[in-house]
Amino acid sequence: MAKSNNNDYDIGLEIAFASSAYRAAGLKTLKAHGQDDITREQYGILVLLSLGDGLYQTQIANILGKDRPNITRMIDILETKGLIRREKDTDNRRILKVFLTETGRKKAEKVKPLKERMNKAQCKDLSDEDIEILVTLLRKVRKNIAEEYKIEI
Amino acid sequence: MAKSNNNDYDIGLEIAFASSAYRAAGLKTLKAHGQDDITREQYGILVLLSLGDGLYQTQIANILGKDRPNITRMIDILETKGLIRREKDTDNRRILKVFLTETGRKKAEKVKPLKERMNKAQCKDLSDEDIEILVTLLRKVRKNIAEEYKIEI
DNA sequence: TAATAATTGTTATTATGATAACAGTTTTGA
DNA sequence: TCAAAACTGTTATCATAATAACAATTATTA
Repeated sequence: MAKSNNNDYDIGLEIAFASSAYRAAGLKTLKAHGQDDITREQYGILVLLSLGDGLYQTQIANILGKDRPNITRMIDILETKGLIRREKDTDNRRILKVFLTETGRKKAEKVKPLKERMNKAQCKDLSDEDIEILVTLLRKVRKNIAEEYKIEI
Repeated sequence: MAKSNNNDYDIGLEIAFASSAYRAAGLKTLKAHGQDDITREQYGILVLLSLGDGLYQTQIANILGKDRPNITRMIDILETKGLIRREKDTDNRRILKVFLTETGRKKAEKVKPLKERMNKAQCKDLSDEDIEILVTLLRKVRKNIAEEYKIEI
């Protein structure tokens, strides 16, 4: 039963399912380690800031692929929780730079090994070559979609 | 600059980005074709029903990988819009079977070519073999995550 | 220089995602 | 048989996703 053509697969659906499972695992492992006082998305911001502090909100939005209104709200929550702080830029008064507090930095450090374990588990029976191929193909389909539909990536 | 190990890539992130681009393209093409009076997720339900009518809500939830409360809410909206109807099962009074109305069926038919075009665009420079490999690897990482974190898939 | 456009962050609204708790119904098992 | 467990759908709550509109500020350019 040879495959006649590409239409036998819905690649978008395959990617969505893989993404969904990864997401569910992230939620579960955060909860399992008592780290669900903040959410997966909020951790994304903390981890990003732990790599490079002092970003402004639009930069965070672009890097994480989220809208500015959502970043505003999440930063609000994180600020309320004392994990980040905003600081006005002196040169450009439109800009608010975002920094981790010490509490926030510790929080980010806690979640990193959980994420590393997830990555390892996900690739456990894949060779380095498999991984190279998977990443290459994922980036290709992403580029194709982005070009065809003029999506910013 | 040879790669030392798997840790050079964040596969979860690669998948999430690909998924996000596909999602954004879906939203954009629905809007471009004047089909944004209902959402991408709501279309998912219509298309599923167009393949096999009379599913009950838990089945829809399982197939689409969504929670039952969300399905309840979306079915409410689709019912209000006259695109689906609920029907009580005579054998098991807990069950509500869901059917497309004629309007709903037409709506589902409209979106199908848009989705097919997206799939074609996404794979435009991939060989049939590439696609086979991509699907195989995606299913592997999904299975790995699901097993390690005991996620239902 | 002054009008115009673009940028940054905010507020508001609708829909979806995840979770907990619930009522009604059916199945299971002592 | 009958009490306990499981199933189906619902309601409620909080967080995120997507979009539109807005004020304040900065950059552009006529």
